[in-house]
Order: sequence, then structure tokens, then C-alpha cells
Amino acid sequence: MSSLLSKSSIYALRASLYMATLPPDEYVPVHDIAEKLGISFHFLAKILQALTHRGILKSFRGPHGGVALARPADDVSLNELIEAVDGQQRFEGCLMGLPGCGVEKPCPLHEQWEKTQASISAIFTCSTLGEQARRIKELDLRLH
Amino acid sequence: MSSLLSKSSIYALRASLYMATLPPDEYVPVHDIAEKLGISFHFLAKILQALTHRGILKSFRGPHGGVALARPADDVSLNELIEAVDGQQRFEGCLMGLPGCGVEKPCPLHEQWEKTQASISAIFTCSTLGEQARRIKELDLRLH
DNA sequence: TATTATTCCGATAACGGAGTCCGAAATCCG
DNA sequence: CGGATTTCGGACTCCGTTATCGGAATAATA
Repeated sequence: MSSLLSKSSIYALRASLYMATLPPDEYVPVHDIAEKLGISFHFLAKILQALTHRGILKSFRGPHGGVALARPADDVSLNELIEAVDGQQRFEGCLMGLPGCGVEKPCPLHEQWEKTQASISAIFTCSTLGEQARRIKELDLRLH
Repeated sequence: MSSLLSKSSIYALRASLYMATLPPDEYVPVHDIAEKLGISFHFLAKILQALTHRGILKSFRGPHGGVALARPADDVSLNELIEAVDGQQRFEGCLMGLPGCGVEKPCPLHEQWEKTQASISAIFTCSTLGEQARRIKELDLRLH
């Protein structure tokens, strides 16, 4: 039942992708994003707060305020978003939780697992918001 | 913080690996296994119940009773254990939770994610208890 | 009778998800 | 200029689910 990414990370991705499809430096109220994506405003607000904290988003209070990408979408990797929300140590460590498993005494699955970890990591580190946003526009995918 | 496998699955793997290192058809009390692995007896009992239910283990009540592998260790894939404990639908579906993502309208990460899913799956389906148990003996790895 | 699995009925804690409330900043309008 | 409005910021609480663990009664076997 559990997904690879938490709902928080998924919401962060979707919201950021939504902003990446808009003209840069356009502030969008969090409330609007929540409505577009069909998710809880309060929950999203908390997630986006974490992103602004990390300098991924910038925010602006008052009328016509909101949040916007702090940097060009092509400079933001998906991994950056996920780390900001869920922390960095997702899926590290021995697959079977063996205590001594490491480089010198690897568990039987160690090598295969390391390769797979790397390929999971690559999915998120090698892809930028801008790239994904463009493909979403091309394919006319909806975020909600 | 969350691992790829649940603790239940990990305990099922460790307990089964432990049994696979013993002579076949030797019944071991669940209490002994729990002690060896340093985990909760009750928790382990519930997990091993699921495995006996699936026909992976056989059990025997009364003095000198316990649980044992129902089949040769080389005939039991790791995947079978994990499915019995956690269910089969771990990590399926769109990585970003996009609603329309599928074969006809794949999300940008769809293809990469499918490959990674396959390699995760391969780790567990292509490996048997017997194979792992032998390597654990060779390398003198402890399960606790 | 002693031993051991099986079963049921929980308790507890952790976590993810969602909501409330108030404060602070920026803007708008009278 | 000053209050009202809009919006983010942050702390706190709450709820439902799942993970983890425990107790006690039951059944089967030696």
C-alpha cells in the first residue's frame, strides 16, 4: 500500500510542477494551488513553507502575494524537493536490516540493492522541474 | 526514515533465513527464533503465522514442536515471503501519483520508474532462501 | 501434565494527513 | 494616514491508520 514517495513529497512535486508551467516570478496564492490540485490547503501550506525555508520557493505576503519558484525551473532537481520535504535518508541502509551489513561485510543482497538505490536516486537527481514541466505541457498531462 | 521493506517483512526474511541454515525438517520453536534474532516473540509469532498460512512454513504444536520450512529452501523466493507478509502491491502506480498516468499517457518519469520497479522486483524474485542462506554461511554473517 | 503453536483481544506509540488559531507583513481603500 | 484585507509564517492540536508489542485463553501433542 505504501508508495515510494510520501504524499507530502508528491504534493511538493505537483505544486512545484504547476508553478513551473506558469510564467516565472509569478506569485500564486497557496490557496489557489491547493484548489487546482484538489488537495488540503493547510497541508499544502505546511509543505510549501518547508520549500521556501530551503530557498526553493520565494514567498510574498499581502494582496497579490503567494509563492513562486525562487530559481529557474531548470536549476531545481526533483531530488531537492523530496529531500526538503522528507529528509535525505529515505531508503538507505541494509535492505534486510542486518546489523553488520556494510562494505566490508555486505549482506547477500547488498550489491544489487546498491545499484537499485543508485537508479532510484538517479531518477530524481538527474531530472529538473523545468524538464518535467515541459514534458507535461507537451503531453497535456493534468496535475489533478 | 522508512525502509523499502516493512519490519514485518524483514523479520520474516531473517527468521526464514535462520531456518534455512538449519537441517531441513527441523522444527524450531518460535520462541527460540525470536530470542536468536532479538525481536519480540509475539510480533514474530504473528508474522510466522501468516507464512504457515501461505504454506511457506509448516508448524507443529506440542513439545518439540515449532515451525520449519515447508519446502526446500531453494524453492522459496524472497518475494514469496514479502508478498505473504506485506501483500503484493508494494510500489506500484505512478511515482508522482498523477491520476491519468498509464501506458497511453505516461508521466515523464514513467519509463524510468518502470525499469527501476522491475529491478527492485528482480532482487526478490530471482533470489531464493537457500541461495541467501548459503552466502550467509559463507560470509559468516550474523542475523542478529 | 507440560509444552508449544494458535487465536483473539487488546495497548501503545509513531506517523501521515489535515485543521485551528494567531501573528506578521504587504497592500488596498476610504 | 489608518484601518481593512489579503496572504504567508508558525505553533499547536486532532484524527485515523499502521507498526509494534503484550496477555490470556485454547488446542494439540508428547
